[in-house]
Amino acid sequence: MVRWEPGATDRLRVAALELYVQQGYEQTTVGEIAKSVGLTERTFFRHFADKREVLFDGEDLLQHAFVAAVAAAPPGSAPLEVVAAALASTAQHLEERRPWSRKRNQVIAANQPLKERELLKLASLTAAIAEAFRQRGVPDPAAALAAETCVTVFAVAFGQWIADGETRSLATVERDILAEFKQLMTALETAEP
Amino acid sequence: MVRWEPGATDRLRVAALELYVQQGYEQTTVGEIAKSVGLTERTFFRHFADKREVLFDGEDLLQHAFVAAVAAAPPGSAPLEVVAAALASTAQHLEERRPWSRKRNQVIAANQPLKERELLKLASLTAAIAEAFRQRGVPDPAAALAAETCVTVFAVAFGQWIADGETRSLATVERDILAEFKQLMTALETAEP
DNA sequence: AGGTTGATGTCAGTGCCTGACATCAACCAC
DNA sequence: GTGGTTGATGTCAGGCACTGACATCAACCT
Repeated sequence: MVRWEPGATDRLRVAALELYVQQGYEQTTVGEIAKSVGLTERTFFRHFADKREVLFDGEDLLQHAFVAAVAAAPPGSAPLEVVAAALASTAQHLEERRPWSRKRNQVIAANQPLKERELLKLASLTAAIAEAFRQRGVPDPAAALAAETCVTVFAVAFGQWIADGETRSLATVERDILAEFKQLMTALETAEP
Repeated sequence: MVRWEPGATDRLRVAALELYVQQGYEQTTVGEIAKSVGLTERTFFRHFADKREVLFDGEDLLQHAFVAAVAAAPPGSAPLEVVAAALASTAQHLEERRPWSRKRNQVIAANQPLKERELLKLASLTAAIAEAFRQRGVPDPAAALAAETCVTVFAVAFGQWIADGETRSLATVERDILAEFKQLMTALETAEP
């Protein structure tokens, strides 16, 4: 006989997103989320540090993938080549979850506290990638700038990837954004009007 | 006869930073800040949206300066030239406040909720600059990338500017970081070991 | 059989933040 | 000047996020 239903963490994740979508983040109380899956508010806080973290605690997987990709690039590669390779190899982690990403992103975009948490996660990602570059022997500030470039391209591309009507793969959008970025950093004149 | 001491907002700002420095952000209650300048907790929340905002509500000045600088650049300038000009013209807003910036930054760096708010402010700055580029006729995603570049250089340079032992001006550090960024985006090989 | 583990429940409490209403000096209109 | 208005502040009640301390009890181990 099971004393508790298994997978409490996952059930809380699913229920939270659903309630945030249906009735809004602010209007949803933690007790409500917990009760909807047969748990108490106190137990929610044993699974997640706070009310926001329930939407973000899977991000370390993506972070590990980026760090591993940067570490795995062939020695002697230019930082920008490493960035391109890391973007290409991590895109698959999200490719199959576009509908879920859209749903989640809509909730985050509508609530300032959630935006703040997302930005913190991106900053953490940037810091981890910068450290991976330093491990490759790239000195600061180049390591920091390479990491910022990587996350900027990822974030801009991700925003386009989940836009209405966008059908290209994340990897493709990332490639195009990175190309445009390179061009921007070398162009001396704007396109004539 | 004055019913209230004037400058309540400023007094709260000063008292808050002082208390955050002396006894830590978490250990300081809003009631404590307010009481230390002869006001009540309720009044604090009439001047600032929340406990964090008291450290950040001056940032719109910087944002306006960046937007104005982008708008004021000569027509036909390459986006990167505009970025360089905006960085140069806004640096003066901080040049004279390095000790204060160091003090404030130490508090922010030590507390996750404050880091989150700072990142949100930087994201807001990025969005405003991107909009200013669009007003110049720069299309997306170039406008977004130019804005990200501007804020990235500013943030990296600012971090170096307040580092221990750093004596160069903010404008100088920004120029150097931007130059390194350009080089990174065009270099094909890492420097030989 | 008995002890341990670990996820959960219960309860009390703190601090952030808000809405509603009261106060009262300064200011303005006539 | 009398009287009404304004606006910054105080007071009070309350909701919700989050935490520490302690209890519970099936599963598991010895």
